[in-house]
Amino acid sequence: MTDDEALDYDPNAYQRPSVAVDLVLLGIRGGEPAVLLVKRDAPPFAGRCALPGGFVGIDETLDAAAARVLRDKAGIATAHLEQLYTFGAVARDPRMRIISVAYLALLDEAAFAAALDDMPGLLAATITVPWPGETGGAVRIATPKGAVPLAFDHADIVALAMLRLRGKLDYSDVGFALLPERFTLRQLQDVHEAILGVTLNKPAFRRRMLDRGWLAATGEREGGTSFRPAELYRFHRPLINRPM
Amino acid sequence: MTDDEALDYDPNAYQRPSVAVDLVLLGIRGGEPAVLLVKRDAPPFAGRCALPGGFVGIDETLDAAAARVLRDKAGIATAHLEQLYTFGAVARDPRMRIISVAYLALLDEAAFAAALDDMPGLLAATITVPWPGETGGAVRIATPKGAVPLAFDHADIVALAMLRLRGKLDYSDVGFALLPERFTLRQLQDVHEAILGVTLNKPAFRRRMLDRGWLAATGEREGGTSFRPAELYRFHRPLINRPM
DNA sequence: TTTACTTATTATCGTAATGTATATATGTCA
DNA sequence: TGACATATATACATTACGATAATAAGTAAA
Repeated sequence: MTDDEALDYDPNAYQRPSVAVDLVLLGIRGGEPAVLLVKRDAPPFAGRCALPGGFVGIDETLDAAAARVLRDKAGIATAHLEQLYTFGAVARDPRMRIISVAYLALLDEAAFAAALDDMPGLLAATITVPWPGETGGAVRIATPKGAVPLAFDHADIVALAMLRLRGKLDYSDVGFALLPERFTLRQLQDVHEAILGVTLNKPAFRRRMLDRGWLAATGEREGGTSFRPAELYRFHRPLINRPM
Repeated sequence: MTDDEALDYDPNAYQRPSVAVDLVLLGIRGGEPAVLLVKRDAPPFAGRCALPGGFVGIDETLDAAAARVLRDKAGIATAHLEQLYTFGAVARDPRMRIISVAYLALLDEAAFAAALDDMPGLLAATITVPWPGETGGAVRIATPKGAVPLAFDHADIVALAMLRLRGKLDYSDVGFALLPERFTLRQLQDVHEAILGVTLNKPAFRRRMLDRGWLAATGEREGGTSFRPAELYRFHRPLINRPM
């Protein structure tokens, strides 16, 4: 890590910051990106919403801390979880120095709804991205009642999550983390359109996804439609990643 | 950030980890990616090489800490500096819990050589990437004398830096951070080939780069060649990013 | 002065990827 | 049985890209 001077390792030589993890629990609700928040009832920012988070234990990995918060605060046993960025502004928490490692958790629609139902403290807000492509910038976080101002720098964290997601969506497999195990091509396209904020060309999207080799047809079809049902696909990582 | 319970903010309620920054000082030397290292002379890992790093001050931003390490340990006033990832394995330092925020610093060939000359503690090692594309995995770090085993988990950090760099190279402007202010298209292609570990098609590369709109011809030409000199270009971010 | 040589730069062509429009298939429901 | 809505497949235009060849512009040697 760092210095060679023994002084640097004297536990009392430096004041140490606290380290926390904060989770962006992201899903698609009604065709729009949405995030799960907790309402704060103690200062600072009492009454405001915040991302679920918690301190990192002294004997706990960052990933383990994120998984624990996912379990304890959202009641979710497993989800796609990836480290996003570490926020270290000095006064991001007015009380004390807290460095926060932000994580992105992706939930499919059922998991999102289940968390919302099972955990009384959680509430859902819609994310609207006002910038095109991967420009970056602030996003609007709102419920049907209106805009939701977030505590701390959590709005920046959500904005960064959207930027990262847009960047990774079409070269990685993160899109599938937002879908149930079996899904139609239309559902997959809906997820991409919701994240990217654009409408995509259907045949071209279909071709690209099928050519990628990540989709396995199940032979089953969706039900409950009053029109021709679509084929259900399953995500499977190809064994040979890169044919060279 | 985190909990709503006031207990969470009692400074003595939790044992706090130390937080450090570690820098991957990366440049291209002789057509190969290279990294600047410091030799440790105290345990643990005495005699091994490590990334330059330092603890984050209680009143210091993460970015500021990275810039300070860049200045104090590498003698570099300014460079492209971006946060890479935060490493939080519990026993990554055998003495105490240290969470490290890794930064990637990109140096052009002159800055790399100057740092190596001016700071006696620094040494340069070549990075060899054995995996194709963005597969990921370990990299080989070596000097002409042989492989250089790194202290702590620093080899993982360097490997991640290469993975990140490969991913960002051709859709972002990071490649220009590895070049002097004025450069030829051949130099730009050399940088891309060194990072990606492949040989690229020259006319196609030229077309793509020019069409991107990031290159401004200076009208000047390189000197010192015994053949036709190439035009010198300058990087300039276009004012209109995305023609919609 | 001319020619050889080396690389820069431009042009040409074929192929693959993608956008767009249209046609056909398949289910429900009146 | 036919209207309807969407899935799926096909055809064609446009664009991006790889490969190769042709031309340009310097130095150095004959």
